[in-house]
Amino acid sequence: MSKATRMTKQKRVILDILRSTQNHPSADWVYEQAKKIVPDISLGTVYRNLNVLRDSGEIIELNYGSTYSRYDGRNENHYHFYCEKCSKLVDVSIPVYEGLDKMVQDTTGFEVRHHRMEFYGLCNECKEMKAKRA
Amino acid sequence: MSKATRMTKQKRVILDILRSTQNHPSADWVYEQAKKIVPDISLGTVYRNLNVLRDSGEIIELNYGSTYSRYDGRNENHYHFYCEKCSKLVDVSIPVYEGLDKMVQDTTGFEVRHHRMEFYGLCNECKEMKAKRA
DNA sequence: CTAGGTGCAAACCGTTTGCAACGGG
DNA sequence: CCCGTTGCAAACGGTTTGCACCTAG
Repeated sequence: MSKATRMTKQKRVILDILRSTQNHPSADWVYEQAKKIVPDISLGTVYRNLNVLRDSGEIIELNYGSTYSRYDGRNENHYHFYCEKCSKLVDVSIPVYEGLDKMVQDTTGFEVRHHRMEFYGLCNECKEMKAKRA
Repeated sequence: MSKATRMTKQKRVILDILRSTQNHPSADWVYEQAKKIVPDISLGTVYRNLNVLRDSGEIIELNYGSTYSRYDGRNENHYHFYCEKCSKLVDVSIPVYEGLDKMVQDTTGFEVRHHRMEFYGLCNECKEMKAKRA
């Protein structure tokens, strides 16, 4: 049924890059890194593979708070913090409330599969800069 | 300090449209509605006003789960459900956990101002269609 | 072998913006 | 009046896609 999928060196490299960074990089950043290993890789290929990996659940696409998507190599659910000043995006290590899905499912009748939560504000660096300026 | 702002009839109409719908429309939908009242309004003006209203906190921009933004005329925090099949976006009426902001603030040290939560899955219509198909 | 993947570059499309005219306060 | 706002249309920028070639299995 589902289409066969090949492990090309491009896809391998892209996945490795995402798995080995704590950041939540843009497609373009991944492209720049990937070029160091596969010099003639194209940006289109990076996008295609990011979509394939996202569809197969191996990575998460984070597409809020900005005009472009960021990607996260972890695929277990977790929450994020987005700095409204410098656009930094970091993982938040509070437990994921799995029970929320069930609660919303019971409230709405919808089939709830997962949820996302993002916190917004100022990271430490931007908080300090603001304090200094005052 | 902050720039003076004028209440033009375009802005008035856009805000009225958003306040009087339960949907979470795209800029284009707002534009189509606004044209019925101000026939020569331009799409650029709709975008400009949506940004102004968002910046002043009168509406919320919802920019996840799709390639384009949706807008919400309510400005008190609340959660959303996004149907992964038909892209419908609806309000979820479970209480907002204000305490989470403080918890994350204490955990991370960041200045947490607000958070967002979205649930993903299938709405009733798409759930039934899936059941029928099986 | 062969069908899925790739590089390239053009197309796409939601959103932004430069500019001259307009109009709210 | 003055300057923020508008209509128009072109530009922008991140992402997608058509095509001919390539390569993993």
